[in-house]
Amino acid sequence: MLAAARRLFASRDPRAVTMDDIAREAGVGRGTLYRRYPDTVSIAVALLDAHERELQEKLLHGEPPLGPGAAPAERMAAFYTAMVELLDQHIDLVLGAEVGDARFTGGAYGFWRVHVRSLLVEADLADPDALVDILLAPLAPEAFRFQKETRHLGPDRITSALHLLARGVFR
Amino acid sequence: MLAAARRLFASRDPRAVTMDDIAREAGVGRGTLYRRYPDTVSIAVALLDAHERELQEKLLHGEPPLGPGAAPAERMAAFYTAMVELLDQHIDLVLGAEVGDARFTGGAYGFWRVHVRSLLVEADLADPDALVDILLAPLAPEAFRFQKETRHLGPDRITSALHLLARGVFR
DNA sequence: GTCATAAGTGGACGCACCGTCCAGTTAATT
DNA sequence: AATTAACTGGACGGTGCGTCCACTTATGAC
Repeated sequence: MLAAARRLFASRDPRAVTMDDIAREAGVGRGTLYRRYPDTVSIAVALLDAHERELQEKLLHGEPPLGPGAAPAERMAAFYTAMVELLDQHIDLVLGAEVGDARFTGGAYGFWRVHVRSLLVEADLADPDALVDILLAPLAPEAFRFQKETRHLGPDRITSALHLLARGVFR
Repeated sequence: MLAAARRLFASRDPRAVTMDDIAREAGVGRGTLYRRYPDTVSIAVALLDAHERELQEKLLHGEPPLGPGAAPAERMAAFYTAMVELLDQHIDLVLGAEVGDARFTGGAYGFWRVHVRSLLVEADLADPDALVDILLAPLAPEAFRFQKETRHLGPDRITSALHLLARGVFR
């Protein structure tokens, strides 16, 4: 069922994938699908979960500069690099998982938020609570998709620009 | 009809307002509504248009620091201030107008993009094409709404944080 | 091995919204 | 007054949603 969903998310606009589509592709009835997942968002989240946990683990206990030990500015830049990589590899799943408000209500955003906020606090910057969501905004999947698909920017250029941002904010 | 739509956008989640709702509230049939507007997005855009044009005019021919004459960093900060004000006053309309991809395909985003890009060029910063969308990302209505409604941040704090961003990027 | 109970399955159902279409009405023109 | 044009509002078919339930399959007791 998850494999069927992954195929569909990859093969067309993830936001247009319906529960019927997934059920049909998986060869099961709608009721069976609904028994396990309440909507397409939670299916995309389930598919994305492993990758997000992996990054979260590296942020908490990995090597610097992603993990603890490096200066906040370095860690922020490394975080941007890792997030762009994750977005680039799984943009279809992230688009499926973070449609509309789901981006903010899902657990992953909370994790990124706590992490970046702690970096801001460590760097002793003014009003981390206001800055944190601003620094995370460029990682919104819709924004990334626009840069990638419409503006034809590669992950490297996006990452470089984000590094400029990180360097600018973290004096 | 526009008045009815404005009432509805203001009174509930703008993304949940349907064409039937607006037609009923306006006291006309669905067909009549569709004759003038193809979807709810274009209705929200029509309501927002006047306010956006006003700001665009100020950017092009107004007094500095919003208009021409001030340093790019100053103009960027002023632009952030004005955009936060616009978002704060009309968040319901912007949410209705920029749902999903509409944010990027609508004409307004293109205008903001050209403006900010020209400031980046004037300041001689690296890769304006990559930076511009990153600097505009925090102005996405979903992000602003999250900061305002969920994080309970006032426009002043958001503006200050954005100024920090502008100052950081524009050396 | 048989039977009762539980867990699981898949499609049918009613609902909401979409976008189109058209018969009827109203206004404009000569 | 008559002809034409423009407008109106609801009916229609289509799609996706989420629930519900008759049926099948697995589990465990005797």
